[in-house]
Amino acid sequence: MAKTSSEGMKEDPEIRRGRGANGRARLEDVARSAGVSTASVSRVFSDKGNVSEEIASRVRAAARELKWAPHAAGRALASSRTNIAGAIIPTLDVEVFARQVSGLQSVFIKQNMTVFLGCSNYDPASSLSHARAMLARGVEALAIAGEDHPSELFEELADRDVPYVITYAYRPDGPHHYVGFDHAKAFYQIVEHLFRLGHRRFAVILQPMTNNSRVQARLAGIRAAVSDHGLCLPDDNVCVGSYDIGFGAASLARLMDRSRKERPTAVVCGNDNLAIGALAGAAELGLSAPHDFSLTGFDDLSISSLLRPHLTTMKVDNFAIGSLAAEQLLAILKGGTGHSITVSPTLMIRDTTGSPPD
Amino acid sequence: MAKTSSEGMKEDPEIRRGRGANGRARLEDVARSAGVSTASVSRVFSDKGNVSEEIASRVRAAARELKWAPHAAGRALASSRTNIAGAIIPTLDVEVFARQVSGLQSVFIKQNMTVFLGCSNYDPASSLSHARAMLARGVEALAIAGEDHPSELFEELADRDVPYVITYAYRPDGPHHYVGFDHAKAFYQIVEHLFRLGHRRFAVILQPMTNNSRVQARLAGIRAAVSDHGLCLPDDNVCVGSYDIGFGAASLARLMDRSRKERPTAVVCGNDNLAIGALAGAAELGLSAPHDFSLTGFDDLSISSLLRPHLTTMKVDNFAIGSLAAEQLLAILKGGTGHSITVSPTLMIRDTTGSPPD
DNA sequence: CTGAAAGCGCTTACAG
DNA sequence: CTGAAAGCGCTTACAG
Repeated sequence: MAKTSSEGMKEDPEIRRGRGANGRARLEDVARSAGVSTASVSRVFSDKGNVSEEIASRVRAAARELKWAPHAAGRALASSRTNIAGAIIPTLDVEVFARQVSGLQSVFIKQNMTVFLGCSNYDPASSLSHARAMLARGVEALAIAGEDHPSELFEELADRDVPYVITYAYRPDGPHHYVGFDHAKAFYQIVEHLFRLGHRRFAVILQPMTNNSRVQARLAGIRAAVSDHGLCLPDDNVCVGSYDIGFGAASLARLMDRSRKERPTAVVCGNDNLAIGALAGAAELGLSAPHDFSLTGFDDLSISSLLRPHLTTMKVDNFAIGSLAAEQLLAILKGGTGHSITVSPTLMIRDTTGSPPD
Repeated sequence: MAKTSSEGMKEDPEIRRGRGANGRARLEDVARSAGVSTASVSRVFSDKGNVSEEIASRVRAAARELKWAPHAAGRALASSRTNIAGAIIPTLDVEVFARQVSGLQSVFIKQNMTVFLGCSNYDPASSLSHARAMLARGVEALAIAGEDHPSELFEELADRDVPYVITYAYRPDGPHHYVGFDHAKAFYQIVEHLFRLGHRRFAVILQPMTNNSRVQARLAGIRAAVSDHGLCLPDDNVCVGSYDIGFGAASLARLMDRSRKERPTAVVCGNDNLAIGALAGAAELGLSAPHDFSLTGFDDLSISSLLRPHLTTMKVDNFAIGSLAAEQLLAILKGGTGHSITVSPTLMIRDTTGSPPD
């Protein structure tokens, strides 16, 4: 104890002289204070393991006393590693994407990677500028939701050799690795389920399709199923609008504003939010599912299984999509080669689907 | 044109020689290719404005040709600015925090700041390690949800002079700047509203209180209101459990499993999620609000105003909390001094509160 | 296992 | 407005 404190007294002025321009201790100060080379300090803090315990503990003590911690920029510049990954999603307001980011984070944090988050609000120009900002700050890998982004984005990633993976998309013949599922097929399955229950008159309530090939694929899947049964989907029965519950309610009201014989008996919604809105809109009209019509959602949000009536919907494990994407990226960073991963949504048949009325 | 291309041909080998160890072009390569000093290239790309248009355009052309973009680590090391901010929240699965991050991002992006995101899952040790990781990577400012974090976290931020602001908290006498609201007061107001409607027997359904002084404050506010009216809140009427809808439903069932005379007439929930669960649980029992009991939520989630019955709840503008926090941080970074900001939740009186039964 | 020294890619006084 | 040069704080061959 006495020794330590006397050392401290002797070295104080020297330490002060040694500090960098901003007054913060540098690795060099730690080295001097511990009486070792800068290389040894660096080795101790990068866990190379090839340092004697004696030196290591002296270095650690000196660092603690000087409140020194490695400075990222210096380290990044010298080692060309930043330990930063990035995620670009449309918005956190959609549970689906928030869950993906959660999953991503949960695995990156274990590997000491910190993650940048960028929200594009479905604007391709914005996703490009987020990507550039992250690139400029040295991201080592990027997870990007969807593939509706400017080609420059992918080109610049390629120029810099930054690995990326597309989440929530599906295009086996596409140029990118993805972790996602077949949106068209999933909606095809939903319609098939309704067919088996006896439905023939379908309607659709969808979120915006602009810059969103996923939603386009969903509609295509619905159309394919309907037409495979020799039927067609009238344009009047396709409502495309905003993401919110209000649009679901308004659309349902519009669809039901006809004679009973002309009404659709099954309403397929592009997501749970719209379906919940449709249910609320129906209630206002005194209609309910599955008595007056059948209704399906998509996503299986946390509330969907608990609201009444329990919503029939398709469950997608977005946390898994996020964590698989992160693992994929980590594997590539370690020298592996990437590949695409297809996950399978599960149809959750609950209370809002049944036989058609009559 | 001809000149440019012939220059290009001449310089190709030279450029190749000039590239850095990783094969990527450096600022120096751009300078050589444009025939100017490195200082000029730097000036062009940091928008200092003090460069002649002639040099600027030559530099930009060279950079484009070499596909060069500034390297963050070099820039950060030389300028001691990283243009990175960070947010630490418990989880993205709670809409409240996701909205805060959205608000934060929306203002940081305008100032060219990229944001790190860390989710602690309500674990103080995890929030500390996120903070350290961000510090090590050079965050310039940090928004942290809540104040239930290890003291080391705040000490290390102070050591490095990194400004931070606490969001969603409220402690006028506390050591930190915050952007939040008075949780106790908000719940006091909720109970007051119920009192005015004639309620006297209260119950509470709350999310976990561990490491969460906000929830503790909420309960304190409820107790204060009840006791200011000379009544008390029986321990049996306080359910504290998990965050999910299921716990809301189960708790409601437990609370109502008594004779009509002993049942609480008003149930105050710690958040909308629990309230929605309670409503669902009530429906299973054939009970409904406000006929059989009154019910309140907190947050005003996007679904809360649309579900039936429309939930009486307290609206908090979390997007604003996030953006105010970011603006605050930006102001401090520009040399201003920080201060705390108190926002006011709004009581949204809707359909689930009314006179007590009988 | 340890150290001296070069170098990572920029910015910024300083001088002109 | 422009340039030569020092320096930001680390890591990493290289030599011992």
